[in-house]
Amino acid sequence: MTEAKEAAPAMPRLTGALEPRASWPATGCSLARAIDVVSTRSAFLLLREAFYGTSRFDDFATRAGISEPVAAARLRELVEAGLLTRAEYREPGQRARLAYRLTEKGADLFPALAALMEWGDRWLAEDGGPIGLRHRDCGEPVAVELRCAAGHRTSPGELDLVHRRR
Amino acid sequence: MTEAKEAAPAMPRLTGALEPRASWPATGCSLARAIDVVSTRSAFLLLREAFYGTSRFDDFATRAGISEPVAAARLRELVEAGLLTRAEYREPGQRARLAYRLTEKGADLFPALAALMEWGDRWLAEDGGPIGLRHRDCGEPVAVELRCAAGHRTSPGELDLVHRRR
DNA sequence: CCGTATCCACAACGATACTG
DNA sequence: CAGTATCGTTGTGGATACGG
Repeated sequence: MTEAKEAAPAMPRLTGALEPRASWPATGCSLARAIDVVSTRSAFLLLREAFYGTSRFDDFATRAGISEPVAAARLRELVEAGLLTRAEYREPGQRARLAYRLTEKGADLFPALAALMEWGDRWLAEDGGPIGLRHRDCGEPVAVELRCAAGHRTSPGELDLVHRRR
Repeated sequence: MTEAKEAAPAMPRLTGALEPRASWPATGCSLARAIDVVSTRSAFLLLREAFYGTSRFDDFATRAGISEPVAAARLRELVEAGLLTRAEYREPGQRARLAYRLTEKGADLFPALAALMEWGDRWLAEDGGPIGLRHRDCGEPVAVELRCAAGHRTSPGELDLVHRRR
């Protein structure tokens, strides 16, 4: 575990191409919108489980460590938001089962969760964290990176924020 | 804006090297720990402002669009958690001012916020979102990627989850 | 197995007013 | 400018019990 530094030695900061701007209406910010969809701890935990391959209601509640009512409410919201689908799932000779699966929209959230997990591994875990990601083809560990379209790896300090016009 | 698909066409899923495992104690999961630090909407919004370069209390409250009491509470927690520092900041001939600055720990959260923003741009914005990231050196747009140590770009479906042993 | 119903506790937040 | 104090509302979530 790395201790929090009281005084930052290096301080990456974004130098903006943004005007001295007054305020960010929350409605226009994609980060705010994203947070409105997955605002709660339980939503994050359920999505984590979905990525781990969990598909049944009971498993979601048990493995995420949340109560059934909360699991039910959150799963419904995630389905309504289009991150999960409820599919009925009948094997021959078996009764029907329900399976919650990630949609493309939900699956696309993976880099964000991976980035959060990586940060937790680095700053909050004593031992680097319990779970690692590996590239199946080559066995190498996988990390989240910021890259520009030209392929350069970038740090926050090398970035400009720009307003998009259309 | 891309509409949520009811039935997922392609479904990236992590195939685990994890045993059929019973449950994830929330205490050991780095994602859960990370969420416990930045659980709330206001914390995310304040961090966004910090990355945008905001440093003064009033600006944080106004630009994040949250009330002063909430801003005060959240800023205090973020300082306690080691993501921000309160530095006193005196220019010659001026009275002292306070400045909240990101620590290294806080700055390291940037990829996670960028990933969330990118997801919001893709799935929740009509027009690709209001803010873009550019590499200052080459002007190319910047995106979050999952890469293995060998340099391969990977998708969630190509990943294995592994338990770390030490 | 897959939830819902009910109740309660507490956290998060906005609004307003006030202080150094 | 940089907060604190207080109040009321809503959201989040655990516990328990119950139904398809």
